[in-house]
Amino acid sequence: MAREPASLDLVRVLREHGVQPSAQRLAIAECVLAAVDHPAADTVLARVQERLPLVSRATVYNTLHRFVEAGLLRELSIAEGRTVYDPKLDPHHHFVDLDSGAIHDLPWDALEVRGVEQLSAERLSAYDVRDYQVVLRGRRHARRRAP
Amino acid sequence: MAREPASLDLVRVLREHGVQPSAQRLAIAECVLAAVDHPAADTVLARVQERLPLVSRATVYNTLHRFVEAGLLRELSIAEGRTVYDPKLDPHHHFVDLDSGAIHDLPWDALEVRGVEQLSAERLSAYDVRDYQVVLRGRRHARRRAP
DNA sequence: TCGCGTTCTGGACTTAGTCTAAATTCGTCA
DNA sequence: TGACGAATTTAGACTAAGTCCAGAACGCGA
Ligand SMILES: [Mn+2]
Ligand SMILES: [Mn+2]
Ligand SMILES: [Zn+2]
Ligand SMILES: [Zn+2]
Repeated sequence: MAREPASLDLVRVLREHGVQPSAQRLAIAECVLAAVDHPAADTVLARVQERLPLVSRATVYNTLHRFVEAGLLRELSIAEGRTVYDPKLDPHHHFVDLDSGAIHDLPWDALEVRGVEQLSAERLSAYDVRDYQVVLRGRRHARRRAP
Repeated sequence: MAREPASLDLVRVLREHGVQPSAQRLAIAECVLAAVDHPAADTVLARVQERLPLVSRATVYNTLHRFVEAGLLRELSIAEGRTVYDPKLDPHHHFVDLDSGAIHDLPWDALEVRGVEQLSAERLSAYDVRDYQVVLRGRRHARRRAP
C-alpha cells in the first residue's frame, strides 16, 4: 500500500513551478490538483485536515494563492458568490447545476463562440479580451441509459 | 425641480410586480433599477443612505432579494466573489475589467454561441440548460477617437 | 380610532477571507 | 554535526459580506 509514488510526482510538479514542496503543500496539492469538482478553499481545508489534522486555514489560503500565481490552479467565481479552484488549466466552459450548486466542466470544443475577435479589434472597440468562457446554468438530469 | 414623476413610475412598476411600494423600497428601486454598473448590495446601501439615511442593511438585502423574486432584478456572481445586481433582464453577455473590477454589458447579438442545443438535446446529454452567457475578462482601453 | 398584518430596524450572529506576530521547519554552510 | 538566517506554518484577531431575529413602526381597512 505504498502512497509515495503519487507524492514523488507532486514533489517534481511543485519544484518545476518554483514552489518548495513542504508537507502541507504536498497534502494540499494532492487534494486540489486532481480535484474534478471545483472545491472552495474551506472544502480543501476540510479534506486536507482528514490526513493532516493540524494544517491551518491560513496555510490553505496562502498555498492556494501561491498555486494560482505559480500557474498550477485557476480561481473561478461563477456561482453564488463562492470562489472555487480549478486545476484544469486549458480553456473550457462551465455548467452550474442550479439544484446542487455543482460546477461541471464542458470541453472547449463543445461550444463555438463567434464574434470575440471583432470585440478585440483595435481601433474599433474598447475591449482587450484576455480570456472568455461560456457559463451555462440549469439542471443536470440523470443520463439516459444507452439503448 | 419636481422629483415625483420618476417615483410615480416606480410605484406603478413595483405594484405591477406584486411589491408594495414603501418609501424604502422606492428609494432602493430608484438606485438599482436604473443602475448601469452592476452594484453590490453594500453599494446600494451606501447610495440609498445618501437620500434616506436611516435605511438598514437588513432592509436593503431583503428588498434586493424580493426584487429578484419579483422579476425586477437578476443576481450575478461573475467576478471575484462579489454578488452584484443587474436590472437589465434581457439576455446579454458580460465583460469584466481586470484592472478596475468593473462589469460591462455586451449586447446579446455581439456574440454568437453555437452548440448549446446539442447539449440540451434529450436522450443525448445530461444538461438541461436554462440560460447561458459568455463571460469575458480583460482590459478596457480608451476608445480611439473616430478618425 | 382601533386592530392587525406587513415592513423596517438595530444588533447579534455566521461565514469567507485576510493579516500579524510568534513559533517551527528547512537549507546551507562552517 | 551544529548553527544560523530564511522560508514556512500556526493560532487567533480582525474585516467584510450576508443572515437572522425580536421588537418597533407603519399602514390600511373596519
Ligand atoms: Mn482569493
Ligand atoms: Mn443573495
Ligand atoms: Zn473547470
Ligand atoms: Zn448586465
